[in-house]
Amino acid sequence: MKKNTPTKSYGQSCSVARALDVFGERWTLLLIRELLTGPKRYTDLKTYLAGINAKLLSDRLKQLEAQGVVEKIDLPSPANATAYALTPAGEALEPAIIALAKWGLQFAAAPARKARSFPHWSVLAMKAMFNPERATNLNISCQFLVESTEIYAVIKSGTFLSGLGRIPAPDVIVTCNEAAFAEFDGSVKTVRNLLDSGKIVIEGSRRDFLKFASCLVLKS
Amino acid sequence: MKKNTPTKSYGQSCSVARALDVFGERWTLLLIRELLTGPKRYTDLKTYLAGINAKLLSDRLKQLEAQGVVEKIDLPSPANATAYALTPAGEALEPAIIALAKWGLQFAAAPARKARSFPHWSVLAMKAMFNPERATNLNISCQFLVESTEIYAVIKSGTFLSGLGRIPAPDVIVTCNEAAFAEFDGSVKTVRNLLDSGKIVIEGSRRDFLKFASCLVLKS
DNA sequence: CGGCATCCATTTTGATACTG
DNA sequence: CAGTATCAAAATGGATGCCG
Repeated sequence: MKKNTPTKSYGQSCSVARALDVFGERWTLLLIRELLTGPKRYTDLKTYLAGINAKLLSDRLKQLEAQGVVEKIDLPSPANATAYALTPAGEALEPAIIALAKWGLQFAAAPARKARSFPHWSVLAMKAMFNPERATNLNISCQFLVESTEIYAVIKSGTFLSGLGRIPAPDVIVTCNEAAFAEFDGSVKTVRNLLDSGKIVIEGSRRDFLKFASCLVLKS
Repeated sequence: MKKNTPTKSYGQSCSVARALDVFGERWTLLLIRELLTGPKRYTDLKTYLAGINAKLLSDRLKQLEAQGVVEKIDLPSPANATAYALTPAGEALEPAIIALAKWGLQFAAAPARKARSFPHWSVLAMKAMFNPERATNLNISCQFLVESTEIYAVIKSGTFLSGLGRIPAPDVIVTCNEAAFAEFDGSVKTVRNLLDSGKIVIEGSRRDFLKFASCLVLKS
């Protein structure tokens, strides 16, 4: 007989401790981070979690399913596969994960050179960097095409929306490879360099794109 | 020769992963939670973390010190002991921990009956529950006296401030024992019950206290 | 390929005792 | 009070193999 991963609890009534009872184990929050950009299949998760053990991924998914944070869904027509998605309780973790990302951007050590990177992570990163104060009365939509990853980002009078996929009629279309995209941050200097060196190419107003970028700052 | 806890890294450039590289291990975030209500001594931390291994506590403190999140300080005159405090980088984790607390309040399973509880945790809990929209044009200060724990909370036109200790001339003084205080939440019904049953006693306007409580809601 | 189980080495934790 | 030391129990990581 097997133990059902009895999820070692902190046994504290504090809401932080109870939250960590659910997703405080290694890999769990990163798994949720992945699902915040949309449902993903087992193998994709294994890829993006970069080195997680297959068994561990299975275990975590089952745990999160049992706790009502993740659910198994059937992908529609073309894929016709099963995938994992967040439940509303899982989606509700976005603010917390963005808060962690903000801290990481400001205070964590710079990523190691050999650190892995995937373009879709910037969906969250941009949300973490967005500064509403810089975006009052600003409306710009961007479509990023980073090798095979499509990312959109929309600034609409102080709010920010981003995700994977395409939007119709974006103001700016940004094309680049993963390496160049990884360098992209809100700094005007960086963006000018990327543009001038041709590492990223835009279709649309350069001025608009710079305005867009200026709303993304490390310090909130 | 000993290994210096090489802090197994996720090796991802994602800011969430880098943040978790710093405090993603078991107990670490709870340790930071403790320090968010002010510097604490080793033994107090051991008490409040309710069951943490002494060695583990030592290890975590050293790690966090090495990472610039925690620092050892000398407590002034009466205590004359050493204690641990957060650095600015550590303090900057408050929004993230409050975000986790908000999730825990809304979605985590109710605490087990045998779960441990300490009154000072409510400093964070109240911050997590505070709803600015309910507090426009409201100014109330409360002093809670819960056995040997003193907690203050101040609502000042949409902002919320709370911590351990006393404030001068509070509008309401609330006295109760730990058990009663643990039942306290923003629900008007609960508060009325606690008041009517005499489990908590207030000095000052009951109306004010109810207004104060009504700003604390589980759902943000 | 997607998903899970098994075996085994390495780490992390936990329980308990012990010291200045 | 403020930790260290020791040893046992889990959790994790990696390799491998199975099955639809």
